[in-house]
Amino acid sequence: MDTKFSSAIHMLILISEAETPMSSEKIAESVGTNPSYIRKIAGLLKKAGIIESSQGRSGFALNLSADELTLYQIFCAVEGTSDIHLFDIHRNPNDQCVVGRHIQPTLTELFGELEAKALSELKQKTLKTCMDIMRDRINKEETK
Amino acid sequence: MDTKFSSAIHMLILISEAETPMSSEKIAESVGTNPSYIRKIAGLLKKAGIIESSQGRSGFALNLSADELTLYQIFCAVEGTSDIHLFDIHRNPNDQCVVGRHIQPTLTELFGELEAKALSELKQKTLKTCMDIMRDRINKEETK
DNA sequence: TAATATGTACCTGTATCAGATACAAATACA
DNA sequence: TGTATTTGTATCTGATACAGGTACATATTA
Repeated sequence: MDTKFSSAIHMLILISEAETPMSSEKIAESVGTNPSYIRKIAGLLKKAGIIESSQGRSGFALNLSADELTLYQIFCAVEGTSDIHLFDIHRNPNDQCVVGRHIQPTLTELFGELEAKALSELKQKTLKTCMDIMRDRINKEETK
Repeated sequence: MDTKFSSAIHMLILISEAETPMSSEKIAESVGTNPSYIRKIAGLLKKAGIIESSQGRSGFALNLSADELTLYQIFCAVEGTSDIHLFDIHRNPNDQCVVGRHIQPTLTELFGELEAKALSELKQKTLKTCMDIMRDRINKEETK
């Protein structure tokens, strides 16, 4: 199970909302994991130019505003690929068989269409989209 | 890595195209796996009413025509769920924190929209869609 | 009755991922 | 200047998921 993407979104919301610097330890506490894991994800986000930080100095800073940062960028940063890979394809089909020889490219093409659509959805949604949904939920909770 | 879905599609194409009964052993040879695994998938497809078979009698038969059988049905049969589950969500966010308390439902809602679209795509594509793509590729290969 | 095939249970090997520890490098602050 | 703090990074471990594989009961065919 790969939860880097959801952890990264959680982390970025914290960074974006917090007024005082959030250390990897405080972030880990909210995400429910350990500081090392947070720093691992931070490294990926930093490499992609999404956040800024420096050794010894507490906290992380967003390089983009929340409505400029797409979920697509976050996804690519933490997964290290621009492929969503919706479904895995079995690895050893038999080349001696017509179906076996063509199944991989056929499914790659077919699944690729779906994946492209999912990617374009991710490009249209931003960190702000996410924060807005959350804010609505928080408001609903409060008015109960 | 879960390749039951792609293996199932491969298997169903073989069953659909073959003129003589395909045993689990022959199917396994083309898919590149072992007969037991094929029979495991066959069991799931059978339980979903997609194929028919009987103990001792060689081969499997489709209960629907290739253009009636959607990829959605195949997916649900082998995965045992109608959730596509595009992205995993981290498990232990901290309830004491506002963000931690709302991150899971927020992401479930957000990802759910993407997943619903992917599902509706799968509902529109059938086994025949898949076979058509493959046939095109085979034709191209032959005219080279 | 023998051979063959499906149905199913069970164990194993491998890959992946988060959890965790450790420590170097840089900064902040007294 | 020196100590505490924090990021950055490597490495190991534990848990989990999945396909590979064996075994055998059950049903059919000839």
